[in-house]
Amino acid sequence: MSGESLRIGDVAKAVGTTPRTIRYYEEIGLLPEAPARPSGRHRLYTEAEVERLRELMRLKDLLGLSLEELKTLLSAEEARAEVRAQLRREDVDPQRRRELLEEALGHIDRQLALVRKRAQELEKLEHELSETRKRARRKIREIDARAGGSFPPALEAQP
Amino acid sequence: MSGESLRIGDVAKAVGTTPRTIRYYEEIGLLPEAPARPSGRHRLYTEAEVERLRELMRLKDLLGLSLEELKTLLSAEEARAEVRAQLRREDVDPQRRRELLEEALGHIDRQLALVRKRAQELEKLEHELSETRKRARRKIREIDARAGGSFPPALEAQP
DNA sequence: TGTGATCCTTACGTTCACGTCAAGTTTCAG
DNA sequence: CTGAAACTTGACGTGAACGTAAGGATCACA
Repeated sequence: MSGESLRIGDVAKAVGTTPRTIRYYEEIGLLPEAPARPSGRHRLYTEAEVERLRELMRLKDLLGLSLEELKTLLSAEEARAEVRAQLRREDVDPQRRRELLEEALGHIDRQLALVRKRAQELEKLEHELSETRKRARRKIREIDARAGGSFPPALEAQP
Repeated sequence: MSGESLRIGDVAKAVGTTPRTIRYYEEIGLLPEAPARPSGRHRLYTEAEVERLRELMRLKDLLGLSLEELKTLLSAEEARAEVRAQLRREDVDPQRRRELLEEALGHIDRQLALVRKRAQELEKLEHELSETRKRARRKIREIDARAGGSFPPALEAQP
């Protein structure tokens, strides 16, 4: 009874998109179709699904992935969801539990690898930009020194 | 005479794209059209232009910008290019030099802001992922402890 | 001076990621 | 039990970012 009936419009508002987009993601198999929804009835979502959608769009945006790439990366997530479900049941054979966890770990590692690569590229870019910035500021100071305080020093942001 | 005649195909290969894309970028005003090229003649590029194109595609990719957004962000770059040109001439009035440098600084700062925002978002994502990873590994170790060395510990990457 | 590779312009085609409209159905507040 | 609001499927439309094909011109080199 706690947060079980979000409609597609609510979900869209919550994650900052449109119903059409959500339906489209379902259409291409990026989001699972709620299994027992008789055709024609309204889609209903849980808070967990909203969270998943948020995560998904975040990955898409930050990693610059196409929906197709995202899909392959998230066959991973599907498995992790299954893991979480299994793990909530206490009565699962430890060996099986371990397998599921190992699998999940592999998926997390794949995502981490992508994220770290991107993060490094961005940091490199940031570094280069702030080096360029330093050079520009140095030249400005040189001019100011030579001209003897005739112009106002207007600094803007710290490197 | 040093590196003044790269043709569009060479440039495309150098930056990992196609001639069509380069022409398209020129068409929408993202790349400047070589001013004195009689229609019909081959486009010729310098190494500097190759570098600029690389930088441009890097920004597009890493920041996830549309070509239109990139264009506005790069009205900046155009100015910086003018700055560099002016700065190579020694005979420019220091006041004017200063103005140009201040302007360039502003543009750099705008790019830096975007880059830093993205970098932070990515770092946050990285952090969250590695936390999730830690939890998974902890659970695996718990199982292993309880089961007494019956399964092989297969670690993959360090957090 | 040919000649093959590359390039030119023009124009239409394509893919992705949705937007938009229509006609009907479901849901929920009153 | 209404009725308006939100939803359903289906279909066609759209903008961005190129791809592709045609018909001809230009270039580097022998």
